[in-house]
Amino acid sequence: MDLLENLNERQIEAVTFMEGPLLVLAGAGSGKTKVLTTRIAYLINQGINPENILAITFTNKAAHEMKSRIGNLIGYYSHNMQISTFHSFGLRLIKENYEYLGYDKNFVIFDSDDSLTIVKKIIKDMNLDKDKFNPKAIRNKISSLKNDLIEPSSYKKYALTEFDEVVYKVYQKYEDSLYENNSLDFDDLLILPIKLFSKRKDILERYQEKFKYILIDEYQDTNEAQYKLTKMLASRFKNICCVGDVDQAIYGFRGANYKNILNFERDYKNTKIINLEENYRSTKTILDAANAVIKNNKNRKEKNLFSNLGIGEKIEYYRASTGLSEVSFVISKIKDLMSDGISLKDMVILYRTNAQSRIFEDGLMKSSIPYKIVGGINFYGRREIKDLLAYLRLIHNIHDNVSLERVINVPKRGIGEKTLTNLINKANENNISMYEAIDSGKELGFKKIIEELKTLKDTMSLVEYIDLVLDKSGLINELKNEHSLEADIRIENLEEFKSVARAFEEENGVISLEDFLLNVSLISDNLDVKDEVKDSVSLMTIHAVKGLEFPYVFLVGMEERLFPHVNSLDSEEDIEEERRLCYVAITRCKTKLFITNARQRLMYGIDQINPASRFVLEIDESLINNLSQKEIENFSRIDYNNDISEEKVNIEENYLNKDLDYQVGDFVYHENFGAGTVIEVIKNKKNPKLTLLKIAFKLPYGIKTLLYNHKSLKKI
DNA sequence: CCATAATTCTTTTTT
DNA sequence: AGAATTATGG
Repeated sequence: MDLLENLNERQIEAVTFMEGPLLVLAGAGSGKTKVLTTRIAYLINQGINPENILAITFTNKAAHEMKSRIGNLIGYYSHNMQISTFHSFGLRLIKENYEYLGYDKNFVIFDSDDSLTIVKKIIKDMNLDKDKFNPKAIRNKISSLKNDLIEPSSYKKYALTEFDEVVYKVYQKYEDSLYENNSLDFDDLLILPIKLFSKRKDILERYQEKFKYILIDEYQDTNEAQYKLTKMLASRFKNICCVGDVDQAIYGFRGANYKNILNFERDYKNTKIINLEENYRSTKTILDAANAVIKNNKNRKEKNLFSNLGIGEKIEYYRASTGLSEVSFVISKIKDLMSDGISLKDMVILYRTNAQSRIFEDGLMKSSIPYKIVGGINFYGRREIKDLLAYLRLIHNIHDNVSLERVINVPKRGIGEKTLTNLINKANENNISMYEAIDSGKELGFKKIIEELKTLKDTMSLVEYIDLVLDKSGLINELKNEHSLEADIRIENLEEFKSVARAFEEENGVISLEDFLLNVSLISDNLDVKDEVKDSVSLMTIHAVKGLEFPYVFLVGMEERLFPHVNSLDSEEDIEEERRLCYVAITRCKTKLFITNARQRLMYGIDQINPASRFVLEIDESLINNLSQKEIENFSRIDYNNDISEEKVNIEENYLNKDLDYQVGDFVYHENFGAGTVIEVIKNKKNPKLTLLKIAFKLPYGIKTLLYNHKSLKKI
């Protein structure tokens, strides 16, 4: 079979360029994955040993996809090839060299929750005010310092403010604590290989020799650590192929720097650059919409992405009155599509924040439409799963104080704060772990359970062992005795966890607890085998949908403050990242795009009124079929930067006012001030005719308070 | 020590 | 609104 059969000229060029640095600037839907996979297949066909190939992606899903597509291309899959995410690649390097890094071989990986637990503890131990020194903020700061490869000792010099000083101290203690627990956090998976390579040139050279051909996907989303790591590995042979699209850079918040892609030419001399500009995914209408949005970014290179797939259908836009009616609209459209014979797996609901998924879940459940949530509330973040994992981790690594503290009293064994403090003190005094410090009292019973489980560890299969742990620990009995719906769900989740373990075993043959624990922490996208088969609508955040495509896309919650999100509103740079996110969302769509939002929505338990997202207004009207009232153009005259923070509305007030002409959220037109939105109705109890309206107009007018029946004011 | 009540966050986005 | 953390009383 000819590998190059279905490729265009540019793609062929990218696939067959063998030696030297290669940068592929691949617009959305331009066959990026196809190029990467075909290139790997081509390299192998050219006689390159699969062992010498390293391909790095950002998600496990992308890595899986790549593996199976290469398998299809060359008829087999070679396990000698290294195709993985940055983090699992880092983990592999650490596993192969842990002794040089000073870790015990039973090290474990802490997820972000565990990191937060440690930070909280440190802050408490230091007697700091946690309102002033927010643990989450400090953890995030530590993480970004780590990703920028700044160690505590070097940060000390820059820590000028009181806050930074605290960050420095907590950072130092945090690193010590990880080390004491014989554990690594996510960031360590990238940093430790870099440290290893800087210290041991001989080891670096060995890996450079091994990975002669390197391919990096989504290069625009690499952070400093990832950038440095690839640069180290590639610096010898310079056979590095990076694929990316600056317009799709959406991970700035975790330290990604899309300039890495722009600096590629500077880093590698004689870089070959190939532009892929033909989009094979979306209709012209969809692509035009995406281009119309992204062209508003100032910080960007003009690009000429085109599609030959025809105009296609118009985008349907609906501005619902409430969040619930937005859901109803989407569900009715899904039903329409179903009756047209479209299958559910071809539809996706995309939102900006995870919190938005719930009302859609409720609605879909009530309508008996099968759905699956991709990513979302982390499966491994659930209490019962974390408890089980903590047992397993403690059994595996008795130095893991974090896990011990989590489960020593789960289920209740009458071990409280006092016992724990004693244990901590004893452990500190004797320089041993808390587990080792146990020598009396009720906690001895706990130690016995763990000891017994330890001896049985290698005598049975993983799934059997998990059952044993659930039984001996008392976790499962506690839930069974509860006889509540909630407990039943938890038991179900534990069963689900067992099937994940089973899938692991089936994929890798007999797997040790060690390997299972290390890998399980890196898999946040659920590898649901069952859901693949069932025909269901997908629900996910826009970040999670990156790299995927769907014929029918519902882009929901398109409101100012939700998308673009409030937290990005006061920085132009952040707005541009939001806009790129919107670009990613639109370009996922192949056939038909639905855009919706709600005039009034429950957020944090209170009703809020949000204008339509600026991104909707940036799309040319001719591409849109507006199913709500014709209100877009009116809205477009409102300046978003108006301070309309008083927009919170009491719903009861709305009911009181329903006999009036005006309600909060109504659109008005004023002879002098132009279009505006009512943000408050101030009713005069004695004289209804003196009702005042607080209205947000476009700048420079801003917020004005006017008489509702003023002759220059019209409701539209 | 624990169950319950009261209170205080939470919502960006992910490996 | 709902989850998570903290205070209270037994």
